[in-house]
Amino acid sequence: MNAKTVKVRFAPSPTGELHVGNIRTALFDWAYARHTGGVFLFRIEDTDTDRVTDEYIQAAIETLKWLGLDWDEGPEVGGENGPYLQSQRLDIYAEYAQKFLDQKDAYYCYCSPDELEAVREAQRKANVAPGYNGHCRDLTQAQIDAYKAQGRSAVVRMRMPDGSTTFTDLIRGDVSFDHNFVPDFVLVRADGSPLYTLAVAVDDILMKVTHVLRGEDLLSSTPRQIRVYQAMGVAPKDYPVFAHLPFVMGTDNAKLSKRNGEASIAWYREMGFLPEAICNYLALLGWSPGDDVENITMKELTQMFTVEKVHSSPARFDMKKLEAINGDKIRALTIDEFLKWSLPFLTKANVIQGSSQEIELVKKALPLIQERIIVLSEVPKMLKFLFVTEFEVDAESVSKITDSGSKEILKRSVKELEGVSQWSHENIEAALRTSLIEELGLKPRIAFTALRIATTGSTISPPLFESMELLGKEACLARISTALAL
RNA sequence: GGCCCCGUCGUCUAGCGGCCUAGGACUCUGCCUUCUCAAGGCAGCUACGAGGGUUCGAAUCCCUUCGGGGCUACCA
Repeated sequence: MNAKTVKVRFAPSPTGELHVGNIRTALFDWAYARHTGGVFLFRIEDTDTDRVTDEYIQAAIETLKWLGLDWDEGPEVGGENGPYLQSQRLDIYAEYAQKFLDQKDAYYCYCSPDELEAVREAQRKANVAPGYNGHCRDLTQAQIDAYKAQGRSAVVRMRMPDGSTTFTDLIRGDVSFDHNFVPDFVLVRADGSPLYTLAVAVDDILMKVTHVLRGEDLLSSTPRQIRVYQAMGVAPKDYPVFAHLPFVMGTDNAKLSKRNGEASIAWYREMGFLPEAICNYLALLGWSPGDDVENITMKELTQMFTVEKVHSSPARFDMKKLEAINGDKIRALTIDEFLKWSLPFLTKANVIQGSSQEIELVKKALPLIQERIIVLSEVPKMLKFLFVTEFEVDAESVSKITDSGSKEILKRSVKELEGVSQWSHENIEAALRTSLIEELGLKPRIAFTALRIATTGSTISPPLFESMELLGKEACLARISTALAL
């Protein structure tokens, strides 16, 4: 290895929202750059103008920011190798295409899509490797004139020489492709726009990328990319190093989709997964720090991440494990952090409007629920009882407190609670235990369930006495009275 | 079909020839704790795809086979 600094790029083609697989790739790219003290470059591959939209590009930028995967070169931050949107680099690609044409490394191909399809069809039937048959490789000027006279348009095709391409993949070792199975490929469309194969290769070289860590679906396109480097006149020692990451698959079998584990990262954000939890979980898909370590911070990830420890086999996405990690991360939050994350969910659910008194109360209540939730979207549901002005008992719980036994418990509670002067959860609990458990001889479970329903409206709530304390004496007594009237 | 990649519990993984009667985590089951729900603790279930080699010894090396996936576009 030489001493040049590592530069890793994440170069998505935003034809949709970034999904879990993309993010995992971005995470590894970022972690590797940070681990080596190198540069993390973010580039948008928007050469497929039919499918890429501005909204998706913007969403990709936002997603990376939200996850905390900061980049050193790319959209918004700029850099000396920009622009970083391929759609703004069209003249560069055109220049190289012309150079390849001049060097006879590339040639114009006048075959129509229908003709190409017919060739492929024939190849399939004949059971030979499908691919371009080299029809226009060595056209005479007369043939070219004839095609032009027919009004045919042409694409630019790269000439693939005989032989083979072998490269060393950091994850898979030496990989070799015989050129018999790598047909001449298109660099420029008939409309003059560049294709991925041209643009990536040119940009990786021009932007001085040293390491290409990307999905394994691109593994078989690597020989084509290397062919472009050659045509560019780049010395082999200056080629980027490749590492093809294994897939992240859905729960069932194949590709990740809406059906098996939500694919879009926006969904996780809405559900209340923490960026750090997502990154931690994703880091464990196809990589492991070893030593039975699993729960790590972003910082630890950058310290421990190496490509050598990345797997070559694909991993299945498991929502349950993500949830478990998210729960751990939530529990590890300080109350102020937890508050910061929770507030948007509470206001969005209209549980609070955002006044300082409300926030004060939320802050006191948060410790009660911190170990009871796995995603932030549960926060409103769990704290709602503290803020409702029109108190109501859950429909399915009403029948549990209308029997005479429950009425008895509630009546006695009212009497005892009225006598509690210092409204603290310790005093509330002491008063209630003495009267209901010791004197009436009730089982705690029975007695407190009735009270829980009467004060919080549900059979499930944060710890009872703490909840009552936060609710306040007046509200508690009022609610119990309401419940008694049911 | 062809080319390429991949194969340890249900899932993510540890393992790089002896420490493996295969370890951890998630899930699941049971128990403990307990004012509900959680959290926590303890215990249990379950894996080296198969077949051949190499070796004193293989999850680890080699071969074959089976299985999964990717590519085979004027997508990326």
